[in-house]
Amino acid sequence: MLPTVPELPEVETVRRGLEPIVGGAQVVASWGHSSAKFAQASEITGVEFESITRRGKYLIMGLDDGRELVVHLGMTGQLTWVPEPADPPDVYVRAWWQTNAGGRLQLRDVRRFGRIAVVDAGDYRSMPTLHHLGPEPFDADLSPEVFWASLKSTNRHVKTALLSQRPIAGVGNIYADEACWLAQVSPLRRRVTRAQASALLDAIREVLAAAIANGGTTLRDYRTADGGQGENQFHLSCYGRSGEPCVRCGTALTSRSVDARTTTWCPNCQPNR
DNA sequence: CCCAACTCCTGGGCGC
DNA sequence: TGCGCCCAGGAGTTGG
Repeated sequence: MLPTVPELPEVETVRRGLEPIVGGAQVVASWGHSSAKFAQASEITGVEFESITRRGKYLIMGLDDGRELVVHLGMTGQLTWVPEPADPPDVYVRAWWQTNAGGRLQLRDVRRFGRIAVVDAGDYRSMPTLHHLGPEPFDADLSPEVFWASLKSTNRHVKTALLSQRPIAGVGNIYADEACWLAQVSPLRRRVTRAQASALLDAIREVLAAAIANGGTTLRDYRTADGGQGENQFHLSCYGRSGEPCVRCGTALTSRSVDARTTTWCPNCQPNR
């Protein structure tokens, strides 16, 4: 079983779960793991959480002092609301914020690929990917033309372009494979037609919306804000199914590493043209 | 500017 | 059975 890296649907599910709980909660104590990725967690004791929003895979908690707490879950990050710390302590907790609301916000992250930052609101210069993040998938201004123009501006494999977060925000390895499959576009294309770009945009929106509706994909690590599991792992058509028959045409799905990312696709209905 | 290579981490899977 | 190797992955960093 593979770890599930949280992508937009998983992060959005966490955001929705936390929104009714954290708003208005005041941080009475805080702690961050000594690594630079987490140390800033302890800088916000005394402030109040005002809001929780999301950009791509980043969670952004608005604070009442003009700053923001930005959290990226990395590969194995779990941001949950817990009534009290575990006893004995959970050694994989990398940051926590105790509140006056009868609980604490806690970041658990076994592999420490996640990170947090405390920044002046909107100042994301310390996080280059967020600073240069592409449009939200459901942004009405993101037209097929805009998306196509963005894909045309690079010579990378289309899948790699999607993972860069520049043409569109929030797509990771699972949903990139799912969207390419649904749109019948080869992940290996370096140039896509306008029709392919349009189909890909539609497919990204469809697979992300379905995954949000299913509470995200839990293969191993990902958890919702209350520690529960998602259901979208039962609705994947392509990711993780190498060797299984394509549910559209019956051809065995194939996989290989594309720019160091495991990639699965149907060689018949996603031809490289 | 673009892009590729490297880095960070550790549990789990696998080969021997 | 047990040891040890090595992979997976997003995004930051570095260097060409």
